[in-house]
Amino acid sequence: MNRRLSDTAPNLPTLADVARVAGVSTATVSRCLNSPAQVQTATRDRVLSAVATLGYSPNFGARALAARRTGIIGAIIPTMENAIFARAIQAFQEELHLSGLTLLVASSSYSPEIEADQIRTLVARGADALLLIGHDRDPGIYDFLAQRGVPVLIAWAYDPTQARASIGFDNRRAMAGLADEVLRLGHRHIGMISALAAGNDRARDRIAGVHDALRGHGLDPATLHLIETPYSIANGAEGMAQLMALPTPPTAVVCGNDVLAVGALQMARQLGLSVPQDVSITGFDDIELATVVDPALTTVHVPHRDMGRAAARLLVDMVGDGVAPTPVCLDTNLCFRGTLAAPKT
Amino acid sequence: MNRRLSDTAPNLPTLADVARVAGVSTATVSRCLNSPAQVQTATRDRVLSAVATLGYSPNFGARALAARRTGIIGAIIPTMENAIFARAIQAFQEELHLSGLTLLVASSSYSPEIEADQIRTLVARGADALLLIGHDRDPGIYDFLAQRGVPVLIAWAYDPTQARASIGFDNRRAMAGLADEVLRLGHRHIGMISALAAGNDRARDRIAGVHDALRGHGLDPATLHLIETPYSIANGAEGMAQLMALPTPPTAVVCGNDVLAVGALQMARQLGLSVPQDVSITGFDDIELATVVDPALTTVHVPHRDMGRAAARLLVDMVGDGVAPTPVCLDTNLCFRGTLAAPKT
DNA sequence: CTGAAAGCGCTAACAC
DNA sequence: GTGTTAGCGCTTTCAG
Repeated sequence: MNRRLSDTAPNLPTLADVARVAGVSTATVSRCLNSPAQVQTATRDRVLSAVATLGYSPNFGARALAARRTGIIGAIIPTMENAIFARAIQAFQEELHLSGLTLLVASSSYSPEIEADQIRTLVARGADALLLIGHDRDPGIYDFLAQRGVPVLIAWAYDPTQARASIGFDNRRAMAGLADEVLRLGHRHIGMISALAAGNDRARDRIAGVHDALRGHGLDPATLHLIETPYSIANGAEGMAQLMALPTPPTAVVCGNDVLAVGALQMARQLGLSVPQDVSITGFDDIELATVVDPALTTVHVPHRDMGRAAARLLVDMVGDGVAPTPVCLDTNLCFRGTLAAPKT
Repeated sequence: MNRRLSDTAPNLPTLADVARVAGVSTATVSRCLNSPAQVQTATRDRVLSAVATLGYSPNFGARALAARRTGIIGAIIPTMENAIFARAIQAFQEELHLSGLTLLVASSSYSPEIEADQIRTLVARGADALLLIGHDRDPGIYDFLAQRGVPVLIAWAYDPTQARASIGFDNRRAMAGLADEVLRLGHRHIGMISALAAGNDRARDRIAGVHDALRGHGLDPATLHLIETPYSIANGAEGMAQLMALPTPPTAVVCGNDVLAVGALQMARQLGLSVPQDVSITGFDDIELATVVDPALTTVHVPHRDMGRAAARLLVDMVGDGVAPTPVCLDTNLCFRGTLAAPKT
């Protein structure tokens, strides 16, 4: 029993209608809406009451066409399905809202092709600027964006060698700091479960960080037993199973992120290993999950909310004055919780 | 050391440019882009190569203005910060993408005022249709949407008494089913930790479900010790602490969702209570969190992905033919895991 | 401070 | 199958 939603296209009031009712020109109505200060109070009141009585609200397409901007900021994140990005994006959106901008989010499922497609879609949907995660992508994409005059801000990565507006943290240094603690406790057989490194500079930097720490302790980075796997709890568990099946299993497993670490933790439990007595496990990100598991995860805290908020402010400036800010680097810090201890002797 | 992003506004090619280069009219170019089948292959190739050489892509505002639609579908969810909505929204977006539509998401932080504001924003941003969670909101909002001719689909709730397009599940029956199992095991002192019921029909329905089950077992619904609290792990823990401090603490705590249940679980552990020996705990939603905790949560599985996908298909039809579908009810099912057992005798 | 009017770039009748 | 053309509703000079 379906019914028509509307029998006729709704005939909404236009600027001209408001102008007629208020007895002014359309230009004046437009000004009342966009820069009220330029209009005399009396006139403005008349116009605003006309707006109210007619239930007028501006047509988006017309406004976008004439003003040559939409007030829409696009963001493409690898996935919406976990808290890592959700938190930052939520803060990003709240902050954009304060400046009257709207967020248009898409997710790439960690696929460069899908991401490229989404970028084109967002630009086609009128995004005034874009937030992207990490620097790593086909240069053609940056050319495209530059040609279309769409400002881009890169988040989640700090890399001063990339001459692009960015806000993030030093993935490599942060992970090196954590791995250093692991080594300092006496671990010598280290395993690592990382997200897929291809097209993911954050993952690569975190791996490089572990290598750095190994070198710092006079160990050969090649001894790191590295497993790369897609992003999910199940994959973390799978990776852990592989590591533990090694002839000499690692005494500590450093994970590229908390989700993989939680999977590893689950597998350890399933294998009858106690953490951290039998094996230590560390994460990265410090999402809610990290404190929900038992024992709670030792991990690297990333200021997601701050990054989201700051990203919004940078982007607002970029669309405003067309100026590219210098790269911003946020601090991370280590969270020592229950999953890391010295190896059994 | 800031630099200009662009020295001049980019002067992008227009339809007319493409038409000139290809030696056809703008109408033909438009057709090539929108309904290629209507154009002869030879002409089309010529046009498409002109598009490619010029690097043309359509102006969003102009298109929206002329076509009177944007291809943008808005969705407002209570929060992006947890998996409940993220999963469904991800599926929703993927499915919309197949129809060439783009998702514009906003979140209301469970606040009716923010939601109303977001609805206006999304409509102002040109959303062709809206996905909203639950029926419960100021009728003025529905009037506004009807006046603007914006179709709405309600998700997460099935309520045939509401004459609105919707897709969801029977929150009340599902929760009654779970509570019935709890009672069947012999529990007689039941506590409940629910999300705030004001403006949240899903929460109210779940409470009603517990009441139903109580009645079904000849018990007075008034004996249910109910705690309402905002949505977070910490709040779940807090609620649990309150329940356990009661003169006769409940032997089973039914939670309105998995997030609250995980908080309750955490608090139980902290209070030195073992679950389910000392107290049983149940959740609702079956998000990833539910299987990560130990013991894993007994909960109600909701087909989030299916709901998201199906919602997208319904909405595509609604914007396509302007027809309102009849309400759709999806099945939920109980997941018995480790947190529910008979009470100690 | 306000008005007139010229587009903005595209779509969709309609005509051929 | 393709071209002509009239808007779509707003913003923004430019005059006054």
